[in-house]
Amino acid sequence: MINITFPDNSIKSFENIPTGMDVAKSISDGFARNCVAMKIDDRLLDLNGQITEDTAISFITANDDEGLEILRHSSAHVMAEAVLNIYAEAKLTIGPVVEDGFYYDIDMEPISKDDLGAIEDEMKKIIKAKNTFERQVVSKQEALEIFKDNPFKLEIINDLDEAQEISLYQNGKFIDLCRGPHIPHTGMIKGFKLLKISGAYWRADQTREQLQRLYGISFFDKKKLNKYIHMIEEAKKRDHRKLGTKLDLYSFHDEAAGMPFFHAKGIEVWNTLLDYWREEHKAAGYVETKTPVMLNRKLWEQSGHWENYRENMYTSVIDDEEYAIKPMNCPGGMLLYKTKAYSYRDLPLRVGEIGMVHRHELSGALSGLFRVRAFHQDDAHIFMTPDQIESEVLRVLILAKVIYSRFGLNFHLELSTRPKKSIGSDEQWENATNGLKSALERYGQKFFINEGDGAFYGPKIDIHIKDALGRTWQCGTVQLDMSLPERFDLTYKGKDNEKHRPVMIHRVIYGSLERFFGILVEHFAGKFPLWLAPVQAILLPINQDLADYADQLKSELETYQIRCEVDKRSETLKKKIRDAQLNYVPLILTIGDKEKETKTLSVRTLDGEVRMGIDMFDFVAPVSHHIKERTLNEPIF
RNA sequence: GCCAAUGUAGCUCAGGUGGUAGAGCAGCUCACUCGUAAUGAGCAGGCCUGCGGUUCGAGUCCGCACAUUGGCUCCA
Repeated sequence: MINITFPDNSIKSFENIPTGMDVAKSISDGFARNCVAMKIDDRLLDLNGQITEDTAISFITANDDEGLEILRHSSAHVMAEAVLNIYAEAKLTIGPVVEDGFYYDIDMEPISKDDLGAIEDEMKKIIKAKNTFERQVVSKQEALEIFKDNPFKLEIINDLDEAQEISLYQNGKFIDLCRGPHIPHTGMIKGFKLLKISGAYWRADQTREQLQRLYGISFFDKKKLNKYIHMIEEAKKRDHRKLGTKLDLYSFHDEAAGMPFFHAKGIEVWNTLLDYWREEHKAAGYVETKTPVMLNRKLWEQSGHWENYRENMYTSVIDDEEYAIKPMNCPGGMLLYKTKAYSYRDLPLRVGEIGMVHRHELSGALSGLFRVRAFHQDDAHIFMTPDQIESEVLRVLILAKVIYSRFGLNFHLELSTRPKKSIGSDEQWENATNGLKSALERYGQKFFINEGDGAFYGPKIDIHIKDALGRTWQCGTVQLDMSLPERFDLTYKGKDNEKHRPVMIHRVIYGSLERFFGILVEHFAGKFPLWLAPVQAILLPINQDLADYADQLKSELETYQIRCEVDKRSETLKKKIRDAQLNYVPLILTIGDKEKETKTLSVRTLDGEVRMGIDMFDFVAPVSHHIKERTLNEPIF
């Protein structure tokens, strides 16, 4: 008799030793069909595994993230089998699940994207066969014998911990070394696609064998796959590098790799972002400062950057003195702090800086506005007493929430704790980490903890925003720093008339303005909300005689701080409208004789709606309101 | 930085096997003066990324450099 306890604490007894599948079926056949694996003692196991003693059990279903991972891992096996069916000489290495799908690194002749179709067809056959995945435990000797023709697998087996059980998985005729677990049978892979091929090295070591890495993705149902494919295509269309060129926002030049050039229209958006930032920060009690871009080596030695960050820094020699262009704003901020003597009454002190920093990122890592070498951080350093950590961090989280919401961006939070290599005492770390944690708890949104992922100088909270396509981006971060106040000997006078060391946090919300800009372009697909649009209204005179009148209107609208343009080309109205629509100008004003005579406006919005006979006041009032209130998608008229 | 692919007009792209460049859009000119997503005709626009090499001859072949793009942590 075996007693099984379910997550709801109900207990079911089985006469004979059941498999996980038996237990799942005892709930219902429908449930069992949806089950992928089971969890016992926090270990994921195959459903066809037997349960030989009384235990608590939970099931992983197709609806769980873990279930999807298992499916994708199994998909990697199916892909590997398909490759072997076609390329008999190929040798498998490893095939893990990654954030967006799975891959398998295979030692084989290079293939091209055109070859993926044949592999997909082969995979379909395997999936249709609904082959079950069978686990088998073998001795090291047996394993070495089975994989004697595959040097990679032999290396893996020999590297395994002696105590570790060696398991094989077989589906159909295909056997692979694998820890598992796997889905019950290949038929559960309802939607899959092979995405790309790239080169990779065995053990990520350039001196080792060059392998072919085949990427794929799979889902429990076809609809999700289609949705995913649609998302990828949509992301391609929204690529901020293409839109930046099309909308005349920014450009990149060989003469300054990784250092974007912003055009007039791009700067309109840029400045609007900054105006908004300044407004919110001022309201939140920040002051703004500015420190130099290039500073003497001595400062970088004092801050520790010379020692820890030098390979990423641009340096120069001037009058026999060594200088570095700042990769971070903090050391300059430290000098600012030291220009005054502070009392505990001055704290917390919230000091902002839109600082331009340069970091020599690897050439291969550069990508549009997302990964650059020169960028602006919306930095701020907050100096406080140790007992202010919680409330200050909370204030930053609330500020972040306010700002991201303005763009329609949701986010999630991650707390990273003390890494192995770190400075500071246990007590300092505990106080700091608890401060961040209780701020997060008071903030009230659930958060993830990445143990040991903090910086060597302190714990941090990362803020990951989610864009319109559901992609996440780490933008904001709140980092507590125990190093710099020490290195720069920052102090404040306490109530006790003694010197104390302030606690400092670095924080950014946009992160990199360049990157945030790029994210917004893709988030809005180039269609900025009215308040952000580089050109908010375009005037289209129907014929040349009306051009002067259009200019006059433009001047008038500009007095209301509405960004306008006039399209004076001798083109048809249709053509001008088309171009304005393609440039995503939110307000398109056609100017004909009727409008001139009646002193009204005809407004076309991007949805194609046209409203005629609007008085200037009835246009300016709502438009100004939406610009001022920075509304997102609300209809203007 | 490493691997691979790519680099032709402002933009998007054509240019088998080597014989000194082509389209569409944008621009300019002219005509048209138009009522809600492309009016027509013409003109102009290129050290084919750069530097070397092979060749009688290189956008095309080779090497190097630069840049762009995609990969390069995820463990059996």
